Amino acid sequence: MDMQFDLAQSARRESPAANSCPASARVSACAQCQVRSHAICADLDGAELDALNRTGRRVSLRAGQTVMWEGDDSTIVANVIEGTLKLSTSTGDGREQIVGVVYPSDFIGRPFGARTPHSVTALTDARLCLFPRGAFDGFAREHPQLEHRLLQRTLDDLDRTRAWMLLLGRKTAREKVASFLIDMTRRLDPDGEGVQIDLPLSRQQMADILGLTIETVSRQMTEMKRLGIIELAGRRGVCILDEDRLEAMAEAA
Amino acid sequence: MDMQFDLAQSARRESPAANSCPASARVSACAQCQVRSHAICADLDGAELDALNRTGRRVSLRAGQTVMWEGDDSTIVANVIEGTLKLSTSTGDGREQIVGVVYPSDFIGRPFGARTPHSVTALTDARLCLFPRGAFDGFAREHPQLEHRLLQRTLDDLDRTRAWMLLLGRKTAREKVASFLIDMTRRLDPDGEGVQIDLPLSRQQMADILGLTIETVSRQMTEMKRLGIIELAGRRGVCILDEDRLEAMAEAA
DNA sequence: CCATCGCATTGACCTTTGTCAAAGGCGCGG
DNA sequence: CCGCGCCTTTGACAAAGGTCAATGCGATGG
Repeated sequence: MDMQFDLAQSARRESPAANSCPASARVSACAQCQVRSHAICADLDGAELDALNRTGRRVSLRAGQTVMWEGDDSTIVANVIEGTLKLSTSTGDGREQIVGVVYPSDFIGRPFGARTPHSVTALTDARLCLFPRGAFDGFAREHPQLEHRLLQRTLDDLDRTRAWMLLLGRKTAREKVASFLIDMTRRLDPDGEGVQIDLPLSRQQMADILGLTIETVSRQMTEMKRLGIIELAGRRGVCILDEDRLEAMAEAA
Repeated sequence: MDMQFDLAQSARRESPAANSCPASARVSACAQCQVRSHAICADLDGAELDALNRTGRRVSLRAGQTVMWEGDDSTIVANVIEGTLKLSTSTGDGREQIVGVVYPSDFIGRPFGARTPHSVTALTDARLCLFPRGAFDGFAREHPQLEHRLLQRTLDDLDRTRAWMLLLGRKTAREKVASFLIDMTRRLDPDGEGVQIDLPLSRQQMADILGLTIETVSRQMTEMKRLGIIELAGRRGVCILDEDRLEAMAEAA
């Protein structure tokens, strides 16, 4: 965690401009963008894309780097092009809660607001399409299509977040871990059963998502392995052996 | 809780049209609306307001009535004119988590989505300005001003909801109750210290917000009273005697 | 004004999860 | 390929909060 913080600070010092492309390359950046059809810019036309693009730049992040800090002025927003990042808040005495995990094509940052409500940190190496918040806000206000997609995305986020509150407030450790594994499997391996997935999170990060301690997460995983519901492979690998029983476990202890 | 459910069902049967005004009265309804300047319709002009209004109607609710159910098709959205309502989800076996509490000028329902992600139930008698979702969606798409306000509101909701996740996942019972009291006091009595406020919630509902049991909430309140931090008056009355100590308590046990 | 009903409080006890500590093993760098 | 560091697992114990049960009390209606 100390290391993570150091990395984060160095990321900040390097400045986000580090990996931006030369102006000539920018124009076509969107054309070859892997997430364009899913990101909020999906239904902008060529000229609009070009205009938005002129205010933005591509940025690469190493795992552990923090893009923005809880409580900071909200100065940047971004689309995630590649990688996985966590959104987190903490109490004064350092207890952390991960309030969201974002994937390629997701949008991060706080448009139309003065403060960043939570920190954003890369869990894996990642690439972002970054915009100054002010410029983005202005552009968005002039392009209802963009605002509409942002609204849809925000409404979806809110639904997911509220569903997660049920997990945090009312589920047991067992149910929490099972729910988490199902959620992750759905995200990372749409085909389901039998296939091994690689969690983009450490045990500590799983604990920070589920509102548990690392020991409790570990014990629950071990117990599920013992029951033949999952198989563990190394630190990050998990294989769902019995999806049905796992799902039952996610709903009632 | 059974009673609440019965009331809710009867509300549904009575149909939401019960308290709508005659067409002649509708036109002027917005002019005298108490929440207009704070609701999402704030910056619509007269003609727009009129158009939107033609699709909507005013509805009165009794405490305990449920306006929409988790999982139902999303058919209505509404502005809260008066009263307090809860948003809630539950597990298959009946454990409930309140995922939001809404006040006058807040917006409820799920626009641009097929499903209602959580139930909405009146905690006090309440009045809504109700719209069919389809009509509202259509109107919103044609009025970027409205969508923009809805976006702002949704972004704020998301920030608040994520902040609440920290409470659910990482705070102790003591901290949860203290945080809740501070939050409520801020909402209901902007002047602060020394004044008695009336909670719009029962102990069970407080427990459902905080992810605790009714007994734990009760014990924490009693303990705070014993410490001279709050005073309790009847079932719903609370008086903050020492706001500073309460705030300290909300951050670290 | 009093009886009653339902919410709230209190108490005793138990389960779950957290804490602290030690050992194991994965994976990186030498 | 080996050793070391860090993450993870495991264990023993403590504590917070949940459960079950009984009592208290505020508000409603007769």
